[in-house]
Amino acid sequence: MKIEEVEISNPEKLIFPGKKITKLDMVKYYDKVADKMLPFLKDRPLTLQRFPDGIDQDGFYQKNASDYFPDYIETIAIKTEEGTNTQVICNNRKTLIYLANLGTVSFHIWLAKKEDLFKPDKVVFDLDPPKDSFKKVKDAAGKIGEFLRKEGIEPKLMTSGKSGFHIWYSVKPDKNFDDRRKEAKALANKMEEEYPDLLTTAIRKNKRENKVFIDYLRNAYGQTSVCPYSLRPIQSCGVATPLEWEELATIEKADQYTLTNLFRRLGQKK
DNA sequence: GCTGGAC
DNA sequence: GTCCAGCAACGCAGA
DNA sequence: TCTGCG
Ligand SMILES: [Mn+2]
Ligand SMILES: [Mn+2]
Repeated sequence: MKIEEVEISNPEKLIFPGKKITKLDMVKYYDKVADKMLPFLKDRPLTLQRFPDGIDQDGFYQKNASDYFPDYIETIAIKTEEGTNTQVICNNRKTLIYLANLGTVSFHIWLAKKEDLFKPDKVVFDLDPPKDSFKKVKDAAGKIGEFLRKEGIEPKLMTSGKSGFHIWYSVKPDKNFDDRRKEAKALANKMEEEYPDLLTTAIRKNKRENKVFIDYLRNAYGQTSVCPYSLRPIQSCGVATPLEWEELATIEKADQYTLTNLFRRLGQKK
C-alpha cells in the first residue's frame, strides 16, 4: 500500500485503539488535511511526537532526524547550547505522509522560520485551564481576544485539541526572542491585571489558584507549540483547530474537532 | 518504526 | 538470528 | 543556584 509514493507499513495497526483508528486512517487524515496544514509547517523546524505502537503505549519526542530518513526529507542544522541538532522541516505532502507513517501523532513547530531562527514571526499565548474547567478557558479566550484587539493587534485563535486554546498574532521577524517574550509578558501582565479573578501568569502550579494560566514562555528560542491541524495523543483524537472568533461561542471542549469530524466542519466552512 | 549493537 | 534500547533538550522565572 | 514548568 502506497500513498504519495510512500510505502505504508502496518496500515491496520491501531494508533488510537479506543476509537479503532488505524495508522492508515491517520496517514489518510494527514494527506487530506495537508493543503490546510502545510502552510503552517512551512520552513519551521519540527519536533515529532511519535507513537509507533499506538497512544496507549509509551511514545517519544524526536528532535533529530534519524540517519535512515530518506534524502527527500529536508533538514536544518540547529545550534544548541552544546552542539548542533539536525531537525526536520516539512514543506511538502510527501514528507508529511512519511512522518505520519512513522507513527507521528503530533507535530510541534518553532515560532521562527529557517531564514532566521533567532527571530520569531509570531507571538503565542498558550491558555491552559485549571484542572478541567473548559468554561473558564473559553471565557478567557474571548476576553483575551477582545483585549488584544483593543491593543491594536489582530489575534488568531485555535483549540489546542487537548484542553485549552492558543491565541497568536503575526509579527515581522525583526526582533529576537528575548524582546518578543518581554512584549508578550507585558501583555500577559496587563491581561492578568484586567481580569485578576480569571487569569494568572504564575508559573508554579500551586500559585495559580484555579485560574487560567497564560503561558507566554513559549516565546523563546528552541521552544515549540503544537501545529494547527496536528492530532493530539489522546483517546478522542482531538485536532488543534484554527477557529474564526465568531465560532468560539459554539465550542464546548478543546477536542471538539477530531480526526473523525474535522472535515464535516471544513466542508461547511465555505 | 526502524536501526544498530550486544549477545 | 534475536533482543532491545534509543529516539528531547531548553530556557525561563521564581524560590 | 536549584527547581518546576511546559
Ligand atoms: Mn515497537
Ligand atoms: Mn496548552
